[in-house]
Formats: sequence, C-alpha cells, structure tokens
Amino acid sequence: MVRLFDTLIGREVELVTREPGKVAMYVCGPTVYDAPHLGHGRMALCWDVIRRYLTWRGYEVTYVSNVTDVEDKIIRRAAETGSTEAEVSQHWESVYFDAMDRLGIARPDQVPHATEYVDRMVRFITDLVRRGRAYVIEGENGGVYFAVDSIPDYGALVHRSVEELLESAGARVEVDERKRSPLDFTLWKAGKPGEPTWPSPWGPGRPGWHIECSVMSLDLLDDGFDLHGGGNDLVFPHHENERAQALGADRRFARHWAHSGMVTVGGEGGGEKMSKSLGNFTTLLDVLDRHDPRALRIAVLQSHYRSAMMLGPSETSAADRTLESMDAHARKARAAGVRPGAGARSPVQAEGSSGDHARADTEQPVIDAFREAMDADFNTPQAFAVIAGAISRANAAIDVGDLVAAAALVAAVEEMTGALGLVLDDGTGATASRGVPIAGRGLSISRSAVEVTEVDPAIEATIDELVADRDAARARRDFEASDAIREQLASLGVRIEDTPTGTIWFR
RNA sequence: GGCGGCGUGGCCGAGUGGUUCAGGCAAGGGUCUGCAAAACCCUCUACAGCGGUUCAAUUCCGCUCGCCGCCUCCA
Repeated sequence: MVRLFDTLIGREVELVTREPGKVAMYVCGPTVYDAPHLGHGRMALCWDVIRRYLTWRGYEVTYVSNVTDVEDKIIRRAAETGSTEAEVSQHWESVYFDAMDRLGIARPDQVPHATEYVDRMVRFITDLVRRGRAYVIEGENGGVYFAVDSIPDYGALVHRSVEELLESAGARVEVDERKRSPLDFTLWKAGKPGEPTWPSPWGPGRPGWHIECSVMSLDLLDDGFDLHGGGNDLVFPHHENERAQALGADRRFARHWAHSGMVTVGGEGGGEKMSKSLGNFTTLLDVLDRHDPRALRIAVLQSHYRSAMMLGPSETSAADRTLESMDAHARKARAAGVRPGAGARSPVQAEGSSGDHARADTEQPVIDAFREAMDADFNTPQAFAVIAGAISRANAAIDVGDLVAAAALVAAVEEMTGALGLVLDDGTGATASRGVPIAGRGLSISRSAVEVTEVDPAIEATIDELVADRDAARARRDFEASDAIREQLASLGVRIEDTPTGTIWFR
C-alpha cells in the first residue's frame, strides 16, 4: 500500500486510484523561455523517481507533463532577441529535454503544449462563462476572469479561507478594480499589439496561465485522474486556480495532490529558494558538465522530495563520492564473478543451496525494507539507506568469499537502484549518463540519452596490454616497472584496482 | 502583516515516547595490499532553548529564539 502526503487533505493518505492498478498523473512542466536550473532538475528527478517507483510497484502509470509555450516571459524574450515566440520556446524546450535526457529522466507519455490547446481552452472558458463561473471585462487589459466566489471551497488546496486570502490579496500586486473579487484571476487576456493572439468570442487574445493545465490534464487523463504534482511554489495560485477552473466546469479534478520542495542555495542557517527572479540559480547544464548526472540523482534521493534541499558544490561533490563508491561496488561484484540475479559462479554455490534459495533468504527482506520505505510517502533517504546497507553487506560477503549471499544482495541492489532510475557502472561500458528504462516496462527513452561512449578498439587493446604487462611485472615483483605502467595508464585516464581475482581497470 | 513549514552529531539527512544502531559525506584508528586504489571493521554517541504532560521525551503539548516558504512570475 503506497501512502503519500496529499496537499489537499494535508496529511499522508493511502494512494487510492481511479482504476485499480493504474495511475494517471499530471506534473506541471516548465515555461520554456530560458535555461533550466538546478531547481527544475531536482523537481524532474523527484517526479521521475515517483513515476518509476509506482511502475516498479506494479502500477500502470500514465505520465503527462506539459510545456508552457505561451507566456509573458516568452513574449518578452522574443522581443528582446528579435525572434519569434515559437523560436524562443522551441529552442528552450529542446535545451530542457536535452538536460532531462542527460539526467536519465524518462520522457513523459505525453507532453502537451499550451499552443496546441488554445481551441479547447476557448471552449472551456466559454463553458465557464455560460455556467456563470467566469465573466468578461471590457476595455484595456480586459479579458475573461474566473469568479472565485462561484465555487464553494476556493482556497482548500492552500488551506486558507477566502476571507484569509482576501486579507493578503493585493499585498504585493496591484488589484484591477474592475474585478468582482480581488482573488479573481485571468482566463483569457485580450491581445496587445505585437503579441501572439488567437481568435476567441472575446476578441483576439491569449490564454491565461492556469487554464492550460486544467484543460490539458482533463483532456488527456480525463475526470478524476489520480495524481497532480508539481513544485510546491505552484500550490498557490497556480494549482488552486487549476482546481477552481475544473470544479467551475463541474468536472472532477485530481484525486490526489503532491508537491515537491524547492532547491535552496546559500550560506549558513539555511539558504534561500533558487529562482530566476532572485538570480541565484545554477544552470542545470553547467552542473551536468561538471558532474556525473547520476550524482545529481543520488543527491536528490538523499533528501526527501517534499523538503527544501541545499544543492551546492559541497552537496554535489559529496554525491560524486557516494556514486564513486557505489560504482566501486559494482566493479567489485563483477570482478568476483557475481552476476545480479544469476547466482554466483563459484564452487560455493554447488555445495550448498541454490542461488534462488539464497535470494529468498537474503534478498527479500532487503527488498521489503526498501518497499516499506518507499511506500511511506516515497521516503527515498530511507530507501537509499537500505541500498547502502545492502551494498556494504554485499561487499563484506564478497570479501569473505560468500558469493551466494553476495549474489542475492547484488541482485537486490540492482533491483532497488533500477527502481529509482539509477544504474551502477561496473566498468564494462555502462556510461555515466546511460538512460534507464522504466522498471518492468522496458520503456525506452530518447536516443540522445543513451550516450554510449564510443570505444576505440585499438585503445582498448593497448590498455588491456598495458594492464597485462603490469600484472606480469607485479608477478616478478618488479614494482618499479609496474608502478611506471600504472602512471602511464593514469595519463590515459585509466585507473586500476587490484583484486584477488585480477586487476580491474576503468575510466 | 497573514498562513504554513523547519531547527538532529564536523556537514547533509531519515526516524522514534523507553531498549544496540538510520544512512551518506568528512575525520581518526585498524585489517587486507609490494605500494596504490577499493573494500571491510572500529571510533567520533546528536536531537535549538525554556517550561509542561508522563514512570519515561529528541519524539506529545505550550512558549521563546532562529531559519525558510507561500500570500506576485516561479519547479
């Protein structure tokens, strides 16, 4: 039984889906006008992990995540750069997905774009007007507004009453006096010169921000879809308004709401939220150039998805080292001949119980602990601790030669890391940024994610030769020669680990 | 100003009314190794402060202090 913290209810609840065994989820995606930053990366990773875990857990998951490609900032950007809005949004969308691919984020099943849905938004707004849930303001900066008072529980998602919301309304933004309530928000904006517009019953204009998500999520996932997610800075007003619009159309909206925490930056005593407006962001691509993308996934897994997390150089480099030791485990397992899920290729296995038996004894409790942690509101830090413990025990088992126990643990580790979208590199060519198919579904991700490093056979052969030479030198105890070869290898970017079962080299 | 959240050992970060311990990173010691690397073992015994409830609180309640988020576009 999966439990998650439901923002609307305000506590952890059991995930109860519309159809047993299926999860239809919608996660608000980016507005594409600029380079994605670490915050976008963190949120995408959080939701990727949730999606993958639910899939691993046996759910058939439909994952929809939108791209907002009509918006003030895109328009401004286009004007600044002398390009079209479409050019701006297409460019930054491709940058965004490139970064997502490198992070090993599985592509959503559907990526609806606001511009593809304008007709349907117009119809939706027309319907809201007809139902008396929206009204038109004529004149300059006019448009169609949603009447917040027309639905019963506006504010439920932020857990505030309309009265409370009114108290602080206008505290930071000027309120248009023509609105019936200061809380009313735009569904349709009348077009201004030089802006992209679409025809509508209220004249040429463009949709407000919130309406796209209501329309697209209901269109693709239908009434009462299971889970609506996003960053917790979207709770109000964006998600509150999405909900209001759907309820205003007398549609059943999301059954569950969940929100991921922000990335913070800065010094002692807690940082501030990373955001474009504060100018304190680190571009995702910069970080990806400096770190193995898997390290970022590890850093994200080591904090809970709902918590704010600091993600600066010290956090990422700590994650680098964690990753390094996890990869070292994979190399060690390979060198010992332990193959995940295949038992151990060792005489130990022949004399005692079968590999399957060992797995039943050893692996299952680990998997159970992992599932228990993840079922409790996707407690990835705890799940990660289970993985770390299994790795330790597997390494120890290899050290003492208990390859049967090791095999079961190695298999468990692969199972768990796979469920979270993490692939360990055992030095055989799984590359740093290799994409991971979703557990249990074999869903392929975009081609560019599978950056298999091209290997030059000639260089590989040279390295193998050098390693063999070094082993020979060591065998005749000519350590001067062997150390010289090691340095030669180091200059090629190749590192060496001597194990009882032979020398491993890796980059 | 309103609403909400958080404060755990050198750092990051789970968790719990009472027993032995989260975990990661870092540090120190040890084992193994020609060395290196890796690994394993051990050590570093924390829960902001002040009250209260309780046989017992880091865990529940209250207050104080500090930090953060939302109330505007934001992942």
